[in-house]
Amino acid sequence: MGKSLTKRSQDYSKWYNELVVKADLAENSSVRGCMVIKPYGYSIWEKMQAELDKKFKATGHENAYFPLFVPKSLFEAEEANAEGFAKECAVVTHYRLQNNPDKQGKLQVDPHSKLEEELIVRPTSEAVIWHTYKKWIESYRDLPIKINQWANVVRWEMRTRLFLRTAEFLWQEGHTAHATKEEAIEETELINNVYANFAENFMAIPVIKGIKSAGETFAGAETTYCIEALMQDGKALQAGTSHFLGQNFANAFDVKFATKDGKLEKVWATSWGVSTRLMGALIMTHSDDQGLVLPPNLAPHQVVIVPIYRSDEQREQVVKKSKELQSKLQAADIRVKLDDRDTHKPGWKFAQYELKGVPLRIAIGPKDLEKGTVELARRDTLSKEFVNQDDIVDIVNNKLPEIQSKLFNKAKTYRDNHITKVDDFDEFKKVLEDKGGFLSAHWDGTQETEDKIKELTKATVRLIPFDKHPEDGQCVLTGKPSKQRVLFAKAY
RNA sequence: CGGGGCGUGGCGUAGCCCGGUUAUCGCGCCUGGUUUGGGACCAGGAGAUCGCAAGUUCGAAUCUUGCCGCCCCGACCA
Repeated sequence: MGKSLTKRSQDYSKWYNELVVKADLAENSSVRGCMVIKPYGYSIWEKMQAELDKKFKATGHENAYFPLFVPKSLFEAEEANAEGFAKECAVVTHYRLQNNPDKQGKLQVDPHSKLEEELIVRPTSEAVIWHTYKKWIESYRDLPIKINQWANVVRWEMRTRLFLRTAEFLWQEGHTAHATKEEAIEETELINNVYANFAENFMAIPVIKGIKSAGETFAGAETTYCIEALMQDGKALQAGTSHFLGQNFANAFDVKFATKDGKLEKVWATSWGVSTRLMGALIMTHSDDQGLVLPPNLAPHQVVIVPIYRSDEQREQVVKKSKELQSKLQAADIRVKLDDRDTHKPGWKFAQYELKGVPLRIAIGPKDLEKGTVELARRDTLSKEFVNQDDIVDIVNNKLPEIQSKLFNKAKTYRDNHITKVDDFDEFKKVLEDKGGFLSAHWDGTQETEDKIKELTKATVRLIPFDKHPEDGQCVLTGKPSKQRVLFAKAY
């Protein structure tokens, strides 16, 4: 990760515009705070979907789909949840347009088409889903329900940021119903682990698991489990959340079930989600000044073949060989693209695929045909070597996992080097300012202290990690007793 | 919603303060030729209601007012 990038990334939107837009991933649409996901970007999302879907199904979940519109009366049923989202809702109030009598060819809202009850464009689907679950749940035999949906949601944020906080985003949201508290907590933890596993092993993004402070807990949840990642500029990013909802939604929507011994009990719930924000995390974790760097597991194309030639005759031979190599690699389940377009030169293609982050590039020209070699270049290290054509499948098969783990290790080293233990508030401020990253510090556990620290430093409690051994200490701000260190950081 | 900045071919921009022929330059695009192992070169060409609307003026990209949009900072948030 180049120095210039890190410096520049203080202005992150610029980083995005340069890298992401240039990298052909997405561009701002004219819709406020929304993004167009271009085909290349979408194919990355599809890879993520496929992998997550596999993991969800392997843990007993099914996909379903619920409506986009939430009648206001349903939306407001769970008060904490409704209040938490109230300030960022798009609301449908009318259902028809008409010609504007004052302006030829222009339309206006038909005032007679006002809806009796407003519809909220879902910012999340708990309300609709729990309204539905009530009808599905009568007995313990109906439980558990473990459903996931792939959907778009709308949150009318005051300020948007490409990928990290768009007004509309794509995500998956899981909603489960359980007979016991233990089972629901188990589910919440299971998903938290699924997310961590996915981020680390598939996206090569190291994350820390933990739970949120009360102030950062999801509106309507008892406990929010999260995975938290660190970006190259030293700011933290919430990468996925899994909520234990307790019986809050069962209360709000009156969802009860008959137990084996004939009693009536309220259902326990969870919800969890990850979004296209993860693509932002991907970019901000691995990219460098040449553009995107994609982990092989995720890359739409793991290998690109660029033929090099002068004459038509050479072209024919080189492309023929390229196609042979392509077939061989495809037969070994490697995602490979052959770019034999005659409309762009090799140098242009090299730069282009670096921008797109393709992990491996094979260049093959007349000299290689003579020697039986190809030039193999790595995106992560930008190094090149000549290898034997006959060995190409084995070599690629070795390199891809090597690149995958190298990317993860590089990011993890960076992350680990940016977790700093601090016990003094002046030091807290200094480290936050000079170095950034996570600050491991004692906290007295109160909302007031968290707010105060945020006010003074802009850092918040990112999470209370699981893997910390309890350790007695004193709150970094108030000096009050504390049982455990928590991680603070400036966050997106 | 407050504070600051900005809207000019597909992209990035000059011109605006101090109004005056045909709106500048680079990238990209098209045609022809030479090229092709790291973003080619030469020649020619196409492409802009200067964010929208109203006003001032003989004349507006330039001045005035209103509106819209974008970016940054803050409050809010995944």
